[in-house]
Amino acid sequence: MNKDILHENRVHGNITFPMGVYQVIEDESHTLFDYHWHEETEFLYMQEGTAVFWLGTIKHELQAGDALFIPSGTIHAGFVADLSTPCLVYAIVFDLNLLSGRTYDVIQSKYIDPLLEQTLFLPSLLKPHTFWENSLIAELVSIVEFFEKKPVAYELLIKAKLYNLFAGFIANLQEIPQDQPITTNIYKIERLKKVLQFIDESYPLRIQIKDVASVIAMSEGHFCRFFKAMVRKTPMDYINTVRINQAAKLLSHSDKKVIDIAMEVGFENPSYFIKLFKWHKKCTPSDYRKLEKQKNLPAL
DNA sequence: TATGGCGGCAGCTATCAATA
DNA sequence: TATTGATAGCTGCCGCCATA
Repeated sequence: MNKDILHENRVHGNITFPMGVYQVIEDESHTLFDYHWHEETEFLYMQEGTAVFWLGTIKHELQAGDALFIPSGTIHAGFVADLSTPCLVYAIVFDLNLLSGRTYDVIQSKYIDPLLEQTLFLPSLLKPHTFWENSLIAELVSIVEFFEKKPVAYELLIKAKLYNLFAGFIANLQEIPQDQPITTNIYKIERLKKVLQFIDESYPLRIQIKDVASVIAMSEGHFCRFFKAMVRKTPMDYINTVRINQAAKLLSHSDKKVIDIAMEVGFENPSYFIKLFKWHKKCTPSDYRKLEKQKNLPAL
């Protein structure tokens, strides 16, 4: 499976400290990130703007100052909601086993395992309306700062903040109105996962809608409706976005010819590739490569 | 009876290959 | 590089079926 598209096996941090903090940047179609999932647990912190995030089929609208908890394995996507204001989102992605100890203790059995096995459900949306929610959001902000500034022993500080976060979450569970269970539409989500995985593995090849629809035994017409309802993009639009993003990476990190890159990511027609690339990235592939090379030049 | 999931069909749009 | 025609894809609508 391709690591970059679905993030399935993407390494966040490293094996000794498996966590990463990322600033999420919207693309030209105002998408923060397309539908994907990963084994790691994730928190999103909305610093500026307004965005809509989908966890499975459940929609959450986040304003500046809000946060979102995304359990391991949850399929999710994010889109800018208010195009008039810039959107700044931080994603804190970590392996829950970061909080495990060397020995199997009460922390593991009572908290970490239930979170990993998803028998302990935490609410997804945090809004700074109550003291405890404010405290949890403040912990997230601290984690972002520690990760960016990397003070002495920042790993310890971040780990301590994560423990604080989950302790605060669990301590206030009684007061939390429970979200609709993520498993409500688990059947649809599992089918969508199969489709996304198929696309992820097949995008360099010629893909026809009937092939993708057959993965989940659906008619072509109904599959298009199903896909659009779940992902808010048509299947071909999604496949082309994946291809263009891969092409952009190849343009930045290789010296291959534009036509070769187009073929490599699944476009059979170079002129159509250039047309789509221009629509997505607002510049031609060769201009994109020049711009990326300029960005990567060491500052004088 | 209402609802949701699904397939089939028709008409429109997007995509792509061939050609000049 | 632009144009054109063929093919594939998308979507609205309708009807069928299973289930509550």
